[in-house]
Amino acid sequence: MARTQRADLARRADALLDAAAALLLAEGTRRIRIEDVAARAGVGKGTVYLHWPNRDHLLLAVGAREAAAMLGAVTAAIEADPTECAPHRYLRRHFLEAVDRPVLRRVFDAEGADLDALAAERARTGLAESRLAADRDYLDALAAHGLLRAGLDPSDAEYGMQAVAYGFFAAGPFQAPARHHADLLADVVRRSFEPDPAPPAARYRDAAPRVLDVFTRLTDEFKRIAYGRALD
Amino acid sequence: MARTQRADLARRADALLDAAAALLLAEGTRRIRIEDVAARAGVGKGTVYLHWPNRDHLLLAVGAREAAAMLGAVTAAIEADPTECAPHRYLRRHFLEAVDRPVLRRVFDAEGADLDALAAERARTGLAESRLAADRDYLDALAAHGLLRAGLDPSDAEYGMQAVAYGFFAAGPFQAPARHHADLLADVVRRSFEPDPAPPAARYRDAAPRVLDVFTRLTDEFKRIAYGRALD
DNA sequence: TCGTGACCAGATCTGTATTATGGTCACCAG
DNA sequence: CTGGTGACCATAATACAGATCTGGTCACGA
Repeated sequence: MARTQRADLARRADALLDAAAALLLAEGTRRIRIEDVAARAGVGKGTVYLHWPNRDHLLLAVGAREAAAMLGAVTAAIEADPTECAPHRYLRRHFLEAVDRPVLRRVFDAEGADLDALAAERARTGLAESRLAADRDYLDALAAHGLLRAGLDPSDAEYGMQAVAYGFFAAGPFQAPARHHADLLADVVRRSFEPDPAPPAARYRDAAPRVLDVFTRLTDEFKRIAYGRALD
Repeated sequence: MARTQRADLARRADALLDAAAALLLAEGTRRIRIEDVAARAGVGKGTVYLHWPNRDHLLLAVGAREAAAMLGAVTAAIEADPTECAPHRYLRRHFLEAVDRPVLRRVFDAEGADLDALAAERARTGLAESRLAADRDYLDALAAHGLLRAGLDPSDAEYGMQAVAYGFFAAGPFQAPARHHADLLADVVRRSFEPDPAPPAARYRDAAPRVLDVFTRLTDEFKRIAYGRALD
């Protein structure tokens, strides 16, 4: 084979991740065999290990790619409309994006149940830390531009938004359509953590670049985990 | 033995529940043996079955008694000060009461992990339904007295408060003292679900009797499960 | 140079022997 | 006669050995 291009590697990584995701949804997390993933992607088993160091990383990569796509959607929305970086808009979109990504649910569910090992994995915890750091940066950026409720301690905002978002996410779509719950979540977040007379759009425009920077970096980190050696 | 009094039965039930709770905290849920519980309470094994029909009910009873105590504390607080029935005050206290009741945590944790059977148990689901119904009644009572934010759909209030409370509960005390998180929870609830100029105290006084009725009934139901045949 | 699949060690599964425990009830103390 | 008990039994949990499967490696070939 001629000198392999980076694009080829990325394409093959995608094929493998597609295969893994399909199997993930069809069978449980547990039942996925590396050999099947490789076969479904039309390559040999050894090839999988050219991309990711082991099975857990592959599974993590499936989730990471999905998460990156989700973050990408959020980022794009902010680029298109800076007011989208307000917590209530951001979390609303985040919620909706998460809801119709069944693969994500599976991977995260699996973490607790099947793969205690994965939870402890360095790559996994690193990612979690990055996500936390990004959240903090995001809130700092907002605070710097007066986009958080006056008198609200930033670490309280962080904890509170985390807890609220988690609660809505865990409660899940229950009878009512997801959009409705997303709106409810947005309402709670706006009332609890944002300034009462909504800030002028200009302030969101000012804050957007830094926010975009934060999310772009985070997205890149997820992509790095997702595509493994294909991005080295 | 002379004709057994109801108070004696209740005392013995308490002794057994104490023993079970102690073992629950010492060992896991799994390791609890009926025989040990009986021995620790100084009675024979068969006696346990005079109180509860089986092992799962006994474990459920441990949690139910704790929950009843927690609800009792909440109820007492409302009796002492009717404004305590405002959602943010109620949930704040509920949160604090729940936090320093390690037994409750254990029992509820165990439900998912160890005892799938228990989750399906009739007594268990019945209790869950009662709790839900009580929540609904509680919110209805508040709505009837204009103690919910105008324009807020009651079922949205229910879902939202549930999600928010769950989020804070699941997030758990993290570094900061529990009281601080409880205050944060209260703040979120108040801003999201209650009228903006706080209603006059008189309205809480009006609503309190019905609220107390709801919680008292629920407490009784928990007690019935907790003490089993001792209350027949 | 890159990809492969036969190969191996260790994880996982299966079937079985053994032990432990929930739940019952004949019996007994008061 | 009533209420409590603990020996007893069926069945569930556990332990273990052997068989099977699968993650991960690497010598080899395209």
